[in-house]
Amino acid sequence: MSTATGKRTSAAAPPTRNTIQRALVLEAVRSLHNHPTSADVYDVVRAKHPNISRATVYRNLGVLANRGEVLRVEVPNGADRYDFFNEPHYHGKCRVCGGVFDIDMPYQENLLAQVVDSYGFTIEGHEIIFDGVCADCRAAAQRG
Amino acid sequence: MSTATGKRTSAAAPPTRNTIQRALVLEAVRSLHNHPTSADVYDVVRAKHPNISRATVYRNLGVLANRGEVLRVEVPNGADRYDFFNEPHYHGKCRVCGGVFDIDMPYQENLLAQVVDSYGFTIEGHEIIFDGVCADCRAAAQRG
DNA sequence: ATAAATGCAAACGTTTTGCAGATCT
DNA sequence: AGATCTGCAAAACGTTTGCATTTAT
Repeated sequence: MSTATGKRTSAAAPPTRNTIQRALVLEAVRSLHNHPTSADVYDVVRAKHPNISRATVYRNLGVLANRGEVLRVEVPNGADRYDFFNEPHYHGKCRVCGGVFDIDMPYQENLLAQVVDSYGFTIEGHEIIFDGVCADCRAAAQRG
Repeated sequence: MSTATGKRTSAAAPPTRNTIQRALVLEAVRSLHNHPTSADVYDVVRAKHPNISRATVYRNLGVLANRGEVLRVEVPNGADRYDFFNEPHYHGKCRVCGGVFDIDMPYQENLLAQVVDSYGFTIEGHEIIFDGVCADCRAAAQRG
């Protein structure tokens, strides 16, 4: 929010620049439709821009996530995943291969209403991660 | 499952021993009611048994979690937390201090029924992590 | 006696950070 | 010009693992 004078009131976000690296990171996330990790993104970007560093990829994934241009999926016991943002949705994590998969389920707006006591914790959002086995790993297990 | 000869058929879990270290780790988790990390447990155990190593704490937290004697709470972007197991329940993670807190809400048995499509992913369980601010950090922010 | 468990140290995977230099605006 | 951004290397963080030794059974 800005004041009448145009000055920022607090926590002013610095202006951002358009660098090739940033563009390539965004392009990579958009091209990868399998919840890529930062390492996946790094690999794709490096194909076009071999000198990019991991730090730059991490930093850009961070600013893109803050801007809302990509969605960061924080996975318990695993690398963060990224997704080109559509709508809030849920994910499953395969206990065999560690892969992350979309779970199509309506956004649970009524969850908060079911909270009995949060002990002073102010709830601002939620994440649901399903535990299970992905199609490929299930098939592999079937084969023995 | 065992055969008539007493041999294990598959994936035999090895017999476990009762070591002081294991007992101390369990005792520590039971004494700490604030979702301790492995580091917290390590600190408590080391007070009584200074020579214990971090590796032993990790290994014992692992076997105790597998046995169901403690509950492991896997937190996105943070160290695992442990809890003396009561019932499946949910947690909030403070976006300010990173602390983990219980959220009292009935177990959502009907979640699965709301899944529209899991794209071949076999769901075996779920975890809900609320995002928000804990009471202490909220109070601190209020004070400015 | 034997297999499990320990302690140590080193390695691991992921992410962050300090800093000098390059680059966008 | 000036701040942002980059690349590099190092460090931070949480956790796992190899190995020789100890210990419970």
